Amino acid sequence: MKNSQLYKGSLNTIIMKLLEENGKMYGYEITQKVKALTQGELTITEGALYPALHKLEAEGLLDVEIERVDNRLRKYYKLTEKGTTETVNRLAELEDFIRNMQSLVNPKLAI
Amino acid sequence: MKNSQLYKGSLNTIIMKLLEENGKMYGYEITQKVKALTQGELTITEGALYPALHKLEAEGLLDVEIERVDNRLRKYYKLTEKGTTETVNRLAELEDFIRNMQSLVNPKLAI
DNA sequence: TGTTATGTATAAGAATCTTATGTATATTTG
DNA sequence: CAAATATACATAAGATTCTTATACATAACA
Repeated sequence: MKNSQLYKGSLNTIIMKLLEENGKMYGYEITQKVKALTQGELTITEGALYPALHKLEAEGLLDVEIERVDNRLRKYYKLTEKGTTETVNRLAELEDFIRNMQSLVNPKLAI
Repeated sequence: MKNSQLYKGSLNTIIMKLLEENGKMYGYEITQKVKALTQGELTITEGALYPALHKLEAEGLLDVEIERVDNRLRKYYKLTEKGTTETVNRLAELEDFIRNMQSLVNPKLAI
């Protein structure tokens, strides 16, 4: 197991933030982008990614748009309006989370 | 639901760090300490805490010592030698995790 | 021609958590 | 004084999220 348990629960936030930043992305692209941005430290598996994308879509946070490129299927996802709003909340939660974790593991440096 | 999904997977690290810092603690004390350190933002539920403590003990990372105070039971937990070593690893993982998340959500500020 | 890269998908099981419930004593409050 | 709250532990059912394995298909590369 390459990734620590700490990443549990953070996948949705990662996906939404990347979509907010890049407009639209497809699944495979997300896995590559995450790998690149973390210098290979974080690997998103398909078994985690695709169900997560489907769920976000079902919740109305993502829209999907199918394209065929080089005779291969791509499903581009982008944030809906609701998704964009929710992304702001998730990122605020992430900041709170990081701040709280720092309060716990390094009380002296915490804000 | 008060806590976001982001905390999933971080409970073990929190417990171990608190024990490293405070020598020995009992379950209820941990819940109160976490609440205090995070200004009430993070609440550890018993349903999560006690199974986690039992598992860490079963893995040989914690030792337990029962005391009776005011005619009430307390189970004090402390890190074993193995647990102390593992805590160093977990905290390093936490730092990596936070750094990676910052690379993802704020590439410009990341190290 | 076989392996790797690209691209999506699901199913079984593991791990972690929430919610609800149970037991018991001490303290505070109305 | 009685009721509510605080202290203290515990587990069981179910939800959620993930890992691992497998499946299918095309393109590129060696």
